[in-house]
Amino acid sequence: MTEKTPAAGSIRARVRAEMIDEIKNVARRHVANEGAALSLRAVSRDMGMVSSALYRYFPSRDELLTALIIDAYDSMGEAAETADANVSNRSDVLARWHAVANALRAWSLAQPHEYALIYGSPVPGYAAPRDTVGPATRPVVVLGAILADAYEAGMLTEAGSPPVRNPLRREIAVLSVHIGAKIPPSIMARGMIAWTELFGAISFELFGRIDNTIDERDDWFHYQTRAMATFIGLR
Amino acid sequence: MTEKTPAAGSIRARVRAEMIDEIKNVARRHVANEGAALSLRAVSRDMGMVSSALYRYFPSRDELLTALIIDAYDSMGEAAETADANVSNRSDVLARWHAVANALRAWSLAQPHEYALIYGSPVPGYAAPRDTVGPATRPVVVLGAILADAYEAGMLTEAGSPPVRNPLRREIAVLSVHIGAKIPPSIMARGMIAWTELFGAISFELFGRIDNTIDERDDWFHYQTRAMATFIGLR
DNA sequence: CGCTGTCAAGAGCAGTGCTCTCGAATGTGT
DNA sequence: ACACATTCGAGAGCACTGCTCTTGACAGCG
Repeated sequence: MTEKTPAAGSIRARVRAEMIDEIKNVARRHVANEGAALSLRAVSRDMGMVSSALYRYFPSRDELLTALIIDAYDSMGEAAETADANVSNRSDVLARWHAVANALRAWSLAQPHEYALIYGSPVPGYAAPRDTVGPATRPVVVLGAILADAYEAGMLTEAGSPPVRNPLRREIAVLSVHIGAKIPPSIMARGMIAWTELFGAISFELFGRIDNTIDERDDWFHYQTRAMATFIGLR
Repeated sequence: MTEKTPAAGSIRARVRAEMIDEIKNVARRHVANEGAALSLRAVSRDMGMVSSALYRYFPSRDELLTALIIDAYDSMGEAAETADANVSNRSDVLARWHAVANALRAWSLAQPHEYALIYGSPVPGYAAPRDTVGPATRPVVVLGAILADAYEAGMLTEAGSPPVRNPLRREIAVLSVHIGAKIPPSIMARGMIAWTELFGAISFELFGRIDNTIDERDDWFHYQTRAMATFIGLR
């Protein structure tokens, strides 16, 4: 059995891991500049290698792209988590919501192409594999925790929200459990709508949908997140 | 001056227009199947032509893509307009809102790749030219009209909405004028948020963001649009 | 020390967008 | 009706892409 990954602790494994990191870094730089049209040959040129050598580390261009996507998910998730954790008054769920929302937007504005990679239209001929579902949920988990804390503090009531009927209700309940938020479906649904609006707003801003229309982007974003906070019932 | 467009009414102009239509149709079919990775050569093969001949009609692949994008905008805008027009009771703004929202989603589900073309991440190395701004606003105009009718009927009040402060307020006011909706900025802002959530929801569904999570997609979409209708104040 | 696994390099294939040139067909003006 | 100008399709060719396969060299391990 040739062409296998070397043993875990071996020296070869270490230099191989470093090589993979290096490739990802160069590729990330290319994505940051050119977008999803990532060229393996260009990456290999930047590394002083020949293109075929890259295939020792990534079986295909899509695999390399997938690695970048996973990293992007993780990076964004971490940004959301630290933003939430940095709010010292944990019971101030409104501040936490705004902190996370602003962090998600800031992350996206800082690396627009990586955002497009994970929240834009799927790359043609490329289907996001299963490996990406884990990291992808991290921002959602953060928002779910805020929602759960608010609910536990008695801040959110089901009153006013239309009831969620089965079988949709059951699916939303499963989702709540999955992200570890103990909240009733109608409240979870409100959170999901806010989540949808949030990423809709970021996408609109990043993909040029409000160009030549809204210049006061910080204000507009803050207005939206404030409105959605009210929609959820945070205060 | 060679290589010019022939005179308006001439026979050549007609066959040329037909040719352009034919090319666009074939290209549209390819986009529907393969997505934004449109290949000029594949299109030309399908037409029994040689690839260089296509350049007689479109100066570049991007120009062909732009033509498709404009058509997609128009098609979607028309879908929204007819859906709105088909609601006979014009004062039933809630029904009109749902009709338009459902029409926009249905259009998007029917031609997902074309949706991705216009509402997904911008194609790498391709910037949407100015020609696309006109058709792009048609769905927004429809929603604006519904909003304006609701406001005129006294259904919407500014109460409850946080005030929009300048200079953002001014930008939103300009936008209202631009789409022909005579409504105060805070109400316009609510409509824009609903618009953002609406396209966020469609993007999430189309781009696989709710795969393996929500199967009851019709119900979920309807729940969202109902919630956003309440958010706006439609009833 | 020698074997074996790992690696980079190179050539090559099929595909891409795009340019340029060259005849042929075709409409227009005299 | 004829000749000119214009428009067109075809073909070759350039630079680029992802990817495969072979070859030869290096280096870690037993």
